[in-house]
Amino acid sequence: MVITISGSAAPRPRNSKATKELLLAAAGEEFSEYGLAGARIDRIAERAGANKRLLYMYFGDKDQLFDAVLARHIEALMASIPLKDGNLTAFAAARFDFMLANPQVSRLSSWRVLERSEPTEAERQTFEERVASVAAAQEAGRIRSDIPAIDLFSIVLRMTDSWLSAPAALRAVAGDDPMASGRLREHRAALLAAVRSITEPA
Amino acid sequence: MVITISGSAAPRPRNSKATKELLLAAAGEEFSEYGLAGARIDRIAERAGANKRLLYMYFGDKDQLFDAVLARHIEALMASIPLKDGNLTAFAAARFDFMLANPQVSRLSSWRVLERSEPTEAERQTFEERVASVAAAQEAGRIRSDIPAIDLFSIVLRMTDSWLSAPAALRAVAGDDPMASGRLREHRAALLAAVRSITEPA
DNA sequence: CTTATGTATATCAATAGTTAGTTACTTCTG
DNA sequence: CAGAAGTAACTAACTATTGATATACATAAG
Repeated sequence: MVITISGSAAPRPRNSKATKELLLAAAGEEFSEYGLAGARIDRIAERAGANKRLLYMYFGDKDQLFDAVLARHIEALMASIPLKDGNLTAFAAARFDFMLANPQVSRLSSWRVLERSEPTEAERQTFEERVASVAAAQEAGRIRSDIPAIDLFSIVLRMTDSWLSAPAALRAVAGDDPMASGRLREHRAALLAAVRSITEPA
Repeated sequence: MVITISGSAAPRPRNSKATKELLLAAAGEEFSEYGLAGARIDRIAERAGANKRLLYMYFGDKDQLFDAVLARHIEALMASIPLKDGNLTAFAAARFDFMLANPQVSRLSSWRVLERSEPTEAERQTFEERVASVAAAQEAGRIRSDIPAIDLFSIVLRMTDSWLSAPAALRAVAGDDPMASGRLREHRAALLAAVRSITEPA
């Protein structure tokens, strides 16, 4: 028979790796919902079903935890959306699909821009490569060259989450469910058509 | 001779309208920088050079103050950027210029999407009118009609702040000063060219 | 027994919101 | 027009809570 001291639940099995993972995942949810300033350490621990203390053991403090979450998700984002031969249409499609499948990441990126603007060198380099890839495609005549590569890229980047992070008031105009699969299919097609129009050579 | 009680400054002249205005402006700065969760009531009062208590007198609480700030700025944004005859290029130009001249508004809108998604009816209606304006232009053959009006609008909307709210890492790729007037002129031209490409009839 | 992993609980500063006034302006009354 | 009475604008100091972080202890595993 198991005797439990009043009020205390069964302690979590000892597995630092798994616990760390749970905390990171819980932090991802919390930060994605509330941002850095709005997130609550207690809620993160609760979500993870772990003790607050462990969070400090593994990640240092709130800011570092936020950075850890960002690092993980931004890396995943960058890695899973390649830009090949300056093909911005394929890039936009991949990015749209990724954002749709990982709504947390979209919000995390937004929080990041607002609350933590300092970029990492790795990030800067990834962007640099992508812009270079666009520029190369321009020189090869695969895409139009009368718009600077960096502008082309930044515009397309932003276009890809035009629907997913549109103001609620605009989404409401679309009708009952702005995230219904029909609506999404339609927007995706529109997005890709738009990117094609922007990129195709004159 | 003026005798001042130790430590206490001269009291603010009695002018509720002016004080309210100062508080609202201070709140605009604070919320734009830190968002709803990150903003500090004490800092707002300090920025305004007014007493905290007045803030509660005039605006209720933090949330209501945030709403007041949003209402003012979002209204100004909507009012100063008309969409005439579905001319999305002119719309994009006006919006870009406005955002550039009012950097607070851009950030406030972003915070709003993240921290306070419930739209007002007025906002929804403004968007509805604009989408209708685009749809009308499509029927009249002034802009392409193979992309739904709402998608066209949401995409263009997003494009207009592609540079102004791009991730810092991407801006860094542009070189020393991403907000230098030359860079901005160049991006503005790129933006308008892109909008033209998206909207012109096939 | 020692260390890593875990829990419960304390600490202490920061913060939103209040209480209890004070002082300037307005208006009413004689 | 004096001056009392009322009211609106304002201030300082307080409080209760929350929230990030620290301390103290417990126990499983090696």
